[in-house]
Amino acid sequence: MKKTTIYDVAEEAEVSLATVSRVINNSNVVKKETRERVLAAIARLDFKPNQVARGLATSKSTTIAVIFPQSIFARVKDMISGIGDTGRTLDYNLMMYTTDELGDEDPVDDVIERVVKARADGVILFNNDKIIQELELMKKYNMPTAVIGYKASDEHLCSVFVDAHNIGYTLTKNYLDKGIDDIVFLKPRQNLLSLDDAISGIKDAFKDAGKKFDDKKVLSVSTHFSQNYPFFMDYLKENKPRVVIAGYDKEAVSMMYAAQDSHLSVPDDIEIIGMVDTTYAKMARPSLTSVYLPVYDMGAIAVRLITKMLNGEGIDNREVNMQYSINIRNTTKLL
Amino acid sequence: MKKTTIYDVAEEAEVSLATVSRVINNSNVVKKETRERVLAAIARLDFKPNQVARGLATSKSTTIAVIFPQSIFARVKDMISGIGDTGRTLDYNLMMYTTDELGDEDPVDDVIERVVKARADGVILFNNDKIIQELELMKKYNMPTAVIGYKASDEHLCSVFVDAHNIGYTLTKNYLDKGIDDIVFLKPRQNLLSLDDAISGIKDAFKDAGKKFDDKKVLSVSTHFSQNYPFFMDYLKENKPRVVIAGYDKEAVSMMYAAQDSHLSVPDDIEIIGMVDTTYAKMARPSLTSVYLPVYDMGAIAVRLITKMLNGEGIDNREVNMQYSINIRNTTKLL
DNA sequence: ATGAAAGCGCTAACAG
DNA sequence: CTGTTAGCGCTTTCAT
Repeated sequence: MKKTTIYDVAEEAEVSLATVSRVINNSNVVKKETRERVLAAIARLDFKPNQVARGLATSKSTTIAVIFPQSIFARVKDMISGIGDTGRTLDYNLMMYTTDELGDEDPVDDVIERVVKARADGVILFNNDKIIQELELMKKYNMPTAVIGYKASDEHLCSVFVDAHNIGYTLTKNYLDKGIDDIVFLKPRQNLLSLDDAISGIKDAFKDAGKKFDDKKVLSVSTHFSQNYPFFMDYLKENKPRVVIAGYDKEAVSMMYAAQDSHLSVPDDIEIIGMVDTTYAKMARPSLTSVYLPVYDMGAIAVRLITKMLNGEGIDNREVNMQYSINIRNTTKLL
Repeated sequence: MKKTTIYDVAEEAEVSLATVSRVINNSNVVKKETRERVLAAIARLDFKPNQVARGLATSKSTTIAVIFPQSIFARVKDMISGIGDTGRTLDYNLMMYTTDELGDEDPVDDVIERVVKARADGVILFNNDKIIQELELMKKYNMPTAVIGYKASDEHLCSVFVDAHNIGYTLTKNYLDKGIDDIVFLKPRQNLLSLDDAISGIKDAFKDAGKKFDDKKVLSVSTHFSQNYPFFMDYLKENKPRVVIAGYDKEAVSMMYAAQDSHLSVPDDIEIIGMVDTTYAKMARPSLTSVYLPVYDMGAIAVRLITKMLNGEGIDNREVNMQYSINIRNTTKLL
């Protein structure tokens, strides 16, 4: 029950294997009649060219490795769609590697070793707390790389991201202009945007207003609802921030429920803003104001950038800054 | 800047390439001293065996293809973790293929063609409305397959699923026993369990109680909150079901909000039960009673099943029935 | 215990 | 326009 090979097709079509190869690679030097004979043979034998062999011969695997922290995964559904659709369109295979919460050996080194062995043509990485280390490794193996959510570039590196500094600055300035400076930031561990940039944006807004943003107003939080809710309940006993900006919708919603259960009115006593604009934001009650990120497009563009690097196409912009927007719903009133 | 190959290592270690091959494949015939010399050379040259070449030589790609409908994706975060972790542990690469919402040619044929060309050793499929067709194709190419969420098996096919009939039956009987028979079922298009089985379970419970479950009580629904909510608001104008069982948490939550906004008390006027037990269930207010599925384990087991088939290991159970449980929260009171 | 050599299925010069 | 031939990097007999 052997797979049919290019030789079988050659024999069946009474041509040499080189001709079959030309046909399946759409070479335009093959005589129409010959091509048709070959095509017929291919159909008859249900021949599927072996990509592994092709990969060996061409030193290309037409494969892109996508490496993501599992914790980031839930929020990137649409991004995976963007990556998947674009990969399919451009005829690339996608290998999937998850990192996070492993425990054993160093996941990053281990995963990248696998990627190198698999001879992926390129790799897509997501912003995470080890991104710098990861980028260095990719550089060492000079593997064409696209990062999502972290601004960086060099000869083999492109990125697609959203200007988190600008988000932080804009939101903060809005409230400062209205005389509100009691702002708290919730910082989950991983995200699709650089939360440190968002924080520096907040700080800069304060600075421009002649004030100072206290680092204590940055709360590092888990992404587990069951852990956050009690933590926030506790927090709200001592603190009554007027505005909460969360790095991710889920924490925003937890905070909102905690606020309500602490007899704070949303948005009258406390305004809450999430980020990424997932279904959590839409389904919350009241619905959550959130910063929308074009995740599908970010995924699609990441793939496109990789393939451009692989094909040696010119890339005018190696650091693609995507537009975000703010979807105002019912947890804010002064935005 | 060529990648170092097995030849380079052989030269560096002053042995033949066959010996190097033996070392990297842990053959135990190599003399200890030689092995060490080779290992040193490998380290010195930072040699990473080319899996593509190895794949050609062995006719194995050590790759498993995972094919999922994008719409199912959001709810399987933990399942992907299970698949990813287990794949890594067993040293398999995972290729990712998304289907759904494409529009162009037939996605299933197209994707499976890619999988065959990529010479994946096996494939993981998810229950979806084209699963039968997909399984037939995999069988045609006699590609070892594991399905998640759909019960089936044959020589090259294993499955891991949850007994949806039992879920439907159990939930329904509970209410019928308490004299409640005004039950509605919300049926989203795709799911990790066979919703038709769940429905037949409901019907059987009615039958056993000497009653009949009206097909009109099955509502086919979208998974988009923005579409469901108004639909449910409308529905509740004419209908006041006492119990709503939803095939997925998101729709359950939509229905719950619609009920509240229709001045129905949850759970006093209407009880609502979701399935899969995602974060949506935990974050809803009131929190949603939901049927928990062991998704991480289902993913892990699917990978394990595939590798067992690939290694010719005996498989005692080719249709793995996973335990579900019902997490009772605040949208039910008679459960 | 190690080496030589054939072959996995395909691509890519090079001839003709 | 088509065929011949030499690899791609590795595994795997078969000798030694």
